[in-house]
Amino acid sequence: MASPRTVLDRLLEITELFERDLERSFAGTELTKSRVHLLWVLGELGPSTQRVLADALGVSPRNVSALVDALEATGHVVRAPHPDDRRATIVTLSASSRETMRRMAADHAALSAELLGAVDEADRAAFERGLDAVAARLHALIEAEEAP
Amino acid sequence: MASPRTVLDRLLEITELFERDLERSFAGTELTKSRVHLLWVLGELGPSTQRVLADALGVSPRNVSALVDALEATGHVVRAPHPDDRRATIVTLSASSRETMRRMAADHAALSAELLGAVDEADRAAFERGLDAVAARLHALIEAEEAP
DNA sequence: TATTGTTATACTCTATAACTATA
DNA sequence: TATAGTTATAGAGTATAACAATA
Repeated sequence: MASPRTVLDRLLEITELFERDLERSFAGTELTKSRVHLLWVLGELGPSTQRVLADALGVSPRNVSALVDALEATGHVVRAPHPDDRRATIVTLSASSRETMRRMAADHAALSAELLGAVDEADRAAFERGLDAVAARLHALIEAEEAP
Repeated sequence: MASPRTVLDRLLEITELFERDLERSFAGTELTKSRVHLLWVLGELGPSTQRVLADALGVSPRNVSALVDALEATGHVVRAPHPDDRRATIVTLSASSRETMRRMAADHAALSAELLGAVDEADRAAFERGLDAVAARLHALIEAEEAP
């Protein structure tokens, strides 16, 4: 089974390295990958209902309740009643979390630039085209699989 | 925060798509991502002690006990005493799991080829060099971070 | 003394189902 | 009737710490 390293192997290795490093950076804090993901999405969408967050994250509403509970208890987000719909709750980033997300977005962009910088300049355009082509093909395969 | 899609975003998107699809393919079986990962590693290493599996998977020995418990209960692996070291246990793939892993490896290789095939032929070599360069840089960054 | 795997305990992520308050 | 969010319950992954058997 001494399989040669395929394209998929290398893609998976890169993201695994990245995610392990990311999780390590939260060690000792109240944050986890799922909680940071919610904060990140909230940073992109702006104040949102839990329903919207559930859809954006692709998890159950119940799960969002639990994540928001934890983030609210540690001061990362604030719950407020929806002005028009009394069933709904609006979740908002706290000031400190907004700052954390800004920093994280900057780090993310810097790392991305650093990684692209590691690619030989003559290869860069082809590399980016390749990534897009792979993503598009994967999307197509999965859609074809899901269709009846 | 309407950030442009970076290289990292695209890499993460590809593996997320892949992993979601993988998990979907186990839905309804007793298998999960972690369990399949163990089976996969076992297929590559051959019969191994739990200690070796824990190191290979990067998880605690306790966790391996739990995963092997589940896989043993469903007939995917077999535990046997180590011939020389009476503390240790050798875990082996069952015949049916060996077959499953063979099939999975073939599918993995086929998908990899399919994805690479989606890349314009003129870009392919540069794309692969780019992946290697990115992985190498990421490794280097993480090592530098871990060093005192 | 050190190592292998286990029992004990705990936390997190996740899901479904039933329920309450609203729409 | 349908929707937003909660309570209730459950399974899975993961970790540390303490322990038994063995090296």
